[in-house]
Amino acid sequence: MTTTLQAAKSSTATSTTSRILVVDDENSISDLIATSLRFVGFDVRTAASGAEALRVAEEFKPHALILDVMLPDTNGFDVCRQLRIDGHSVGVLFLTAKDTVEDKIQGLTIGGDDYVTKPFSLEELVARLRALLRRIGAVEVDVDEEKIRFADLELDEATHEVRRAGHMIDLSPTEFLLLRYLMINADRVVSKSQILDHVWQYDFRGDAGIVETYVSYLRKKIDIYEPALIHTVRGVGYRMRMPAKK
Amino acid sequence: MTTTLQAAKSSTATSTTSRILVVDDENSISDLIATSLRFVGFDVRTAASGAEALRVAEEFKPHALILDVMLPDTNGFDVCRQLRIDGHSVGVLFLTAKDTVEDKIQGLTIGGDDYVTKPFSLEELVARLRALLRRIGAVEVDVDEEKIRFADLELDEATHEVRRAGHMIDLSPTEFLLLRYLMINADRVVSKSQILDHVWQYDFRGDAGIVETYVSYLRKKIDIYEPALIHTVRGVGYRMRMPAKK
DNA sequence: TCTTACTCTGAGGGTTTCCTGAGAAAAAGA
DNA sequence: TCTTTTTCTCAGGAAACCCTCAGAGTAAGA
Repeated sequence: MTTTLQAAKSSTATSTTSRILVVDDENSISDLIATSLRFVGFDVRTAASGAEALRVAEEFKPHALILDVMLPDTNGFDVCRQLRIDGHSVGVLFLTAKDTVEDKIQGLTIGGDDYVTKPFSLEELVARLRALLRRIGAVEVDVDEEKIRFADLELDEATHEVRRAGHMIDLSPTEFLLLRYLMINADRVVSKSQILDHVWQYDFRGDAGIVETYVSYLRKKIDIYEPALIHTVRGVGYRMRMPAKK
Repeated sequence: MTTTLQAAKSSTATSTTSRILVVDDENSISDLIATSLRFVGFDVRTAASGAEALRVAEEFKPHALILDVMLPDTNGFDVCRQLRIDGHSVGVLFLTAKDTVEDKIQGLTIGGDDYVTKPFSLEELVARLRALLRRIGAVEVDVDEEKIRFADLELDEATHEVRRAGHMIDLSPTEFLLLRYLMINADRVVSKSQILDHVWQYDFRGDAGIVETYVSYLRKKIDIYEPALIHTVRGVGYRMRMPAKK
């Protein structure tokens, strides 16, 4: 059984599926997030304003919110405060613009909350959301002990550490996300555009060649050990796998 | 353009037939696709504009869309967003021009979605559509675990691996599509023009001799094992089959 | 501020794949 | 058997694809 995107879907469906409410006034953003989260197995609703968010939360009872700090009617913090006054115990993942002052956010995030700056990459968003749900002890999460393994590779989401055959490997943030994506989809071919869509920020306008470059970086850090795990499937994409038996 | 009768076999025996809505303003394209999909057992409707697509989707309730990104009234993305807002859970296979890629194509592979560039080959389109339906968990699909088998030949769509009698065989993309087509139509004779129409891009203007060449390549990779599986039916075409028992 | 790390672009170069054309081989028919 | 038609195979050039590297730009940390 391979760990794949759809595997995630079916396995989470067994226990209680986590309910996520996405609040953002830009439709393209909330749509992007909602589609992604649904695909990895969450139960998702969206709202475009603070008022609507409160209304939907009332009956949807989400386990977590993904909440834009800048909303047309109020700001995300007030929505969050209001929700908690109303007695909901939800985790919140704030979305903020890059230039928002950091202290302001940190002061306002409490408990297990977290924040992600726009523009983000979907991989990162989902990883953060999962971590958040784990912290607040929401129902989700299979046996996930925050580690992804493939062959003698081990990637720890909590500590951001990567090891191969016991050796610590130092990766840049992008390299880390890329490796993570490849490992999650181990044994399956992923195209360069899939990688681009999931690992890079959603507003990245460059060409898919960047993926080649980063795969090259990764190989130099990971596949200096035998056997090579990252394989090129010409004309299709990349695939992480154990070497072919012949 | 020669259209085939034979491929219908491969998926018809399924319980619920998947409904596919094809949206493209060029009639020649949507007809081509629709005809092809019908033959392989899908229930197909077409629409020539975004507005019409929404209208048809309303009552047809498709499992998936094949959607040109360039439409006369809107673009494919808005159609897609609108549909999802309306609560349809559909997979989308976008069609894009070759030169659109790298530019406007960001975000197309989130969720289960995928895209194919024009001009495409029908084999490829159908393969991608199937993969998409599988990912989004639509009704179709026999127990297919993404593998096609014939005799001791095994072709895995997800990993792009081909084995004969357990030996890994390395194929180029075109070889892969050709083998796939032959296997899907195992035991049936397919003509060179059928092969050309399905495996090569629809705008290919070369001569059918290329098929002979590629059959030759395939034989050298696959039929070096006994018994030979690819047989020539002189004056008609090719046929994949176990050797005649005498 | 200065330094370091990271990200991205673009070009060079190697490799694979695609396709054409032509001659050899095989089958069909006279 | 001889001729014609069809098919097979191979060689080679063009194009596409992929890898790698150097360097510029940018962000992060000291």
